[in-house]
Parts: sequence; structure tokens; C-alpha cells
Amino acid sequence: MAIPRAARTQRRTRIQEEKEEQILEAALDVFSVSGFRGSTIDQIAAAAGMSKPNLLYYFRTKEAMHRALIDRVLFTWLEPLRAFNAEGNPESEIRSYIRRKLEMARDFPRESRLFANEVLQGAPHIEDELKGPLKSLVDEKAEVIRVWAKAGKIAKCDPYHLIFSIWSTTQHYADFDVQVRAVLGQEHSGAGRFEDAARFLEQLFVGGLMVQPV
Amino acid sequence: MAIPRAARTQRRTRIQEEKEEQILEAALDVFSVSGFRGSTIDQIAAAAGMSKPNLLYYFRTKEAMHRALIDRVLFTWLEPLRAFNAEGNPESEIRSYIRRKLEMARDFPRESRLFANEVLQGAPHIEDELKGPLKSLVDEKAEVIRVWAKAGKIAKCDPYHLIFSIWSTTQHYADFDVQVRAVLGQEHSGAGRFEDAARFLEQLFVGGLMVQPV
DNA sequence: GGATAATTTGACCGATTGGTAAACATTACA
DNA sequence: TGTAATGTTTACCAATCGGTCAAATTATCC
Repeated sequence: MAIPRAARTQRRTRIQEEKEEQILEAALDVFSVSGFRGSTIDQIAAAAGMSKPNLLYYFRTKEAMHRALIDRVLFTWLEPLRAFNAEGNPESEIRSYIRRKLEMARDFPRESRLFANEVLQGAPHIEDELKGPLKSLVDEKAEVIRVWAKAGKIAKCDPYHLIFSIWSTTQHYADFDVQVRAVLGQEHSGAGRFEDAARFLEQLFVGGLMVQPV
Repeated sequence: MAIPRAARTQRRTRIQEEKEEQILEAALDVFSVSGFRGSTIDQIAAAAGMSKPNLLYYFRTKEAMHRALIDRVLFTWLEPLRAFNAEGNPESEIRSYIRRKLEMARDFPRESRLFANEVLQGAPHIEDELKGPLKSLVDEKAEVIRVWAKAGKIAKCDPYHLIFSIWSTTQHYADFDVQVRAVLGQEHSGAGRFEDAARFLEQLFVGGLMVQPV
């Protein structure tokens, strides 16, 4: 007789590790495209190459899968911002933050779209994370930027909107990838677009922030 | 005997005008939050205050409703970019483009989210619009920017990525509104955030583009 | 190798999905 | 005011939805 997964307290089996990994990978594929409401368990089961009841043996509900996925991805997603260093040189910190965020957009577009879908639809499942851990982290880093501005190391500016603008410009290349490629056309849709974007964005932010405004 | 709407060629009735308006308004509410797949006809019918079959009398399928909505919204959505004027002063043109886009994010967030949902999910219904009318318009305006840069009126930069960055930063305040408010906290989530954003973005883009880079 | 626990499957459930049929009600117009 | 066209509703459909169950299968451990 099988014991429902959530009731177990024992150590996880090898099979459990593998299958849960498999499922979350498939779930990322599906949720990142269609959002929570638009995704079905059948789709995820098909993508994971297993039957629906089998999938539900590991995650008892669609919500549970989504939550596990969010939890797993959120931490790494905030890594670049966490690496933002108060002691560093402002210009190079901002440059490398942009670069890191762009690399994540390039290498983990599904993760970006997972959050984009979620936030776009009102963040019904991650409201707490936004108001809690995310806000705290941003508050902390905004304070760093504020101090830099006060010390004249960068232009006076609203640190929150600065962070928003770095988020939006970089994640744009993951979330709106289809549009970016449609507009650039086939000839400029290769991998090079990320380097072009990096060059432009560093120019924009360094130029826009490293001089005192009039 | 009722004639299915799509088969009619006659002039539209007063009732048709009103009801179709009502339906598209409700559809915008629903589609902009849940995307195409995640929205149901029942939700839209409820939001429009009419029965499902009644709604289906005016739009025969969910797809037809979505398409009508996209068609209606796309034109006005591109208005700010269309207003971008080659003869104008570069600085003030960029400033007013940012301002207009921000005003649209503030006043028409549902329209922004409708497109965001669609593009995020791979743009299955508007691929042609992206590769056709949208690309053409962007190509045209990118050429204007390129000429400005060549003439030394603004810094040398990739015009496409400049446009992308204006899109992303401004639309961010509509598409990711929940996140923006969560991070800013209650005290800074009032209407003033759009003015703060405008101030920051104008500073960023003018500072980043009006001086020649090193 | 056998007992036991973990895993997988097919058959199924009630609810919801997009959409239809036809009867009924209302409106526009002569 | 009569009537034909337009508009609305109730009842319904097959397909799909999230999820359950019990039986069958496989892995683990002594």
C-alpha cells in the first residue's frame, strides 16, 4: 500500500529524487508558457513522460507542483541582486549586475517567464514572497544605491526605479523574446542580440547615472 | 430565426454596437489577467453581465473575441511610437515618448497586460502583427534614431535596443504592477509612483543618450 | 528468494470547459 | 399593429479538467 508522499517523513528514495526532478523540469516547461491557470496536469504529465496518476503520486495537486517550482527557482533568481556589493565600485557593480541579469535572461528564460506569468496575473501564489523576502532584499540594495548617490558617486536618482529599470530591460529579452526576434528579423535574432543588448544597456545606465544630471 | 453574426453583411444594429462594446470591455478584463488559455467564456460572460449563449451570439468563438480585442487595441497601443517625429528635437522626442508610454501604462494597464500575456505565451495569435506592422513601424523609427546618432545629435547606440528599453521600462509599471507595489510598500504605491518613474526614466535616457559615450 | 514497501497504471469520478439547438422574447419597420 | 428579423434563454452536448481508487507491478531489504 502506497503512502501518500506528503505524509512521509522518511528519507527520499533515489527514484523520488529523479522523478521529482523530472516533473519539475516538465512543469517549468509548461507553467512558463501558459501560466498556472492555463496549464494542465495532463500537459505536464505528457512533458514529463509519465502518467497523470503517477505524477500526482509525487505532487498531490497542481498547486503543490507550482509551489515547489516557485520555491526552487526563486532563490537562484535573486542571486544577482544578492551579489550586488556595497563595498564595490558603483560603476562596475551596476555593469556586472546588468550583465548577470542578461545572462540569466539568456540562459534561464523559462524561469523568467514563470515569474512574469505569475506577476502579470496578479501574483496570486507569490504575494508573500514579493512583500517579504523580495521587498527586504530590494530595500537593502536600494539603501546602498541611495548612499552612493548621497556621496556623489553616482547621479542622484530614485534607487527603486533604478532597480526596476534594470529588471525590466534585462528580463525583457527573456519574457518578450518572441517580440524581440520578430522586430529584429531573422538576420539579427541570433545569439548576438544579447551582446548587443549588453553593450547598449551598459552604455545607457553608465551614461545615465555616472554623470551628475543638470 | 437568428442569423449567426459572422454571416451577416448588413449594417450593425444599435444593440450590436452596445453589446459588442460591453463584451470586449469584459473580455479585456478577463484576458488581460489570465491570458487566452487561462480565461473562460463563462468568466467573460459573467463580467459582461450576460449569459454565455448570448455572448456567443455576438462572437462565435473564444478566439473570435480575442482577435477582435487584439485588433481593436493594437492600433491605439502603437500610437505613441507613431507620434515619434523625425523632424523634432531628439531630446524632447525621447522625453515625450517616455512620458506617453508611461501614461499609457498608467491609464491602460489592461491593454498592456493583454499584449504582455500574449507575447509571453509565445504570441500564438499575433505573430503576423509582430512580424508585419509592428516590425515595419519599429524599422522606420529605428532609422530615424540611427540618423540622429550619425549626425551626432545623440550618442551612438543601437536604436532597436533603445526602443526595447523604453518599452520594457515603461510597460513594467503596468505589467508588473503588483510587484512594483509590493516592493515600494504601501506608502509609495500611490499615483505618485508614475511621476517618480517618469522623472527617473527621463533622467536615465537623457543622461545616457545625450552625451557622447567615452 | 520471499516479504514488504514503493511505484505505476487503467478505469473512473464529478465539475468545468467551449460550444450548440431550439424555443422564446423583443425590436424594428411597413 | 402585424410580422419578420433580431436578440435571449434554457437545456443540453462531448471533451477536458483536477483528482481518486484499487489493483498490478517493481524495487528494497532480510
